[in-house]
Amino acid sequence: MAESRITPRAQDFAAWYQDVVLEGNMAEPAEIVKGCMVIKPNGYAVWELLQRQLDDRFKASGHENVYFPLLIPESFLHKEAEHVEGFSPELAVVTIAGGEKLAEPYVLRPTSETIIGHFFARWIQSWRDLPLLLNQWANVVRWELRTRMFLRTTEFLWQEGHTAHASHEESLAETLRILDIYAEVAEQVMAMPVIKGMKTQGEKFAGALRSYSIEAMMQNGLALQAGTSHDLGQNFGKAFDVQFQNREGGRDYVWQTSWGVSTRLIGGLIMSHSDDKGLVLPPRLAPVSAVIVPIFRKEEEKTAVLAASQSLHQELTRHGVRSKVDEREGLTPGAKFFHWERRGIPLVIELGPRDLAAGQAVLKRRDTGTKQPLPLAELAARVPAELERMQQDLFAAAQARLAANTIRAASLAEVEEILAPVTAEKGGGKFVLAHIQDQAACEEALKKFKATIRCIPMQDLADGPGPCIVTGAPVERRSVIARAY
RNA sequence: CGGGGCGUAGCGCAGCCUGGUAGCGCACCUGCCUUGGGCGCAGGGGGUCGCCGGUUCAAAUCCGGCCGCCCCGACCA
Repeated sequence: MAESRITPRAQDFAAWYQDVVLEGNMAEPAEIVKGCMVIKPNGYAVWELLQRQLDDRFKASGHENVYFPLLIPESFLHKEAEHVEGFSPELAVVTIAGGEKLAEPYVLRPTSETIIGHFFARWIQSWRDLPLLLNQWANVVRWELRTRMFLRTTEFLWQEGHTAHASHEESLAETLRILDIYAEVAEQVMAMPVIKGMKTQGEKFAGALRSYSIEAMMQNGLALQAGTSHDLGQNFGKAFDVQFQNREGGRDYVWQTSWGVSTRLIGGLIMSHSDDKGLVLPPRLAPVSAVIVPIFRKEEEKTAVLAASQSLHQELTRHGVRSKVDEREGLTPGAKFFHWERRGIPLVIELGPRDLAAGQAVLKRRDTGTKQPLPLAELAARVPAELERMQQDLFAAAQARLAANTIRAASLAEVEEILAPVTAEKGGGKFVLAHIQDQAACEEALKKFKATIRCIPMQDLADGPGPCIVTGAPVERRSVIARAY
């Protein structure tokens, strides 16, 4: 169990991130499979908690889970022109199976709009079949040129929602309803503040009418697209001939949506809260939220302390706290503190002879490092509130950082001034709010400082209309411009 | 996919230039001792030197190819 040093953020943010992922027992590179990772127990446990939060909300809003094949006939991708153009470069294709060359190759799904479109066409006949609200938890494969654990890997886990509706009004409402769910989970569960917005035409999903996203700011100021929700219009309906008979007796193509969040969220979680000592997990996503470290010297102390630790553990369990006792032999308490610290455990409870004598235990918070002695009799009952406070504090801290690093700009020169001098790797990235048109030429103008329009916020974050910093044409509200992962 | 760096014990590295029986620290195992922020002492185990090929009496070391990881860029959740 070698635990090595963690590179400080200020020295090398990318190295820090990788150290935290590794030392936090979250994941490691698959090494023998290019661009892939092994998600380790701590990382997968976080994913399961996140999955559950999302899945409960999907179910509550009327969605049902399904599962479609991993393999998709290559021709399916070609049915929607923009879609194939967008995904072709990153497809992995199966050409040989069972020792025979396939008549038609299969692609490993990069996303499932096409194969789902095919089945929607079979399942949907009438307006009474709508809306059709489906979701699947799956793995997808995209042959990425550059990978980073959780943020971008060749294979990743996600959920993809696919819905079909009778009108554009309904599909748009669904798209935005999901965007709200994503934002709620990001902010309330992950403690990661996000900006909800519309993607530009240049940044939207290949094949969509409009894409919407939640954008988060990492500690180095880079933007992370944390979730997307697409209003597909009738594009896939037409490509896959998904028609239904409407109330008036006429035939119509369905209006579809698709939306997804992935294991990338875990990368965002890590880069939102962790520090130079390692991983920091918000309580709601911590697989274990309190670890009890027993401290003892003599045999009779050991017996008493372990007994007290176990009963505290049971008490915590009764109060709904995911806790455990670190009973490992041969490790000093100090070694255990460091161990759990780098794994991001929200609370460590120190319990030794001195505490027992005083009828207390010492509670230590992972984020602030503050220690607080609490009477044993009431400790377990107070832990949930302490966890909740930490959850809120993490969110507030992230929110403050987002606010402090969001700056308005009135011209391209000002955008450059804000973004150019500081390299994002050194932690100086910013969100720039500026009026800019949703046009290829405008996005092109941002390229030289490696920035993009992250989104056009759903709610005006500043001061209403103004002239485009590239063309001078009037623009309704400021967009978020930033460098992104 | 282009540029750069790296690949030697579980981890971090030295050795490579100048070919000649593979080393160090941590971790691990055993025993004793210790335990309120990474205990100590003693003994011990562990290696196809990323892979394939070439040169050579002899390759971790020289040459060629390939693979993987990291960083930067272009493409992307």
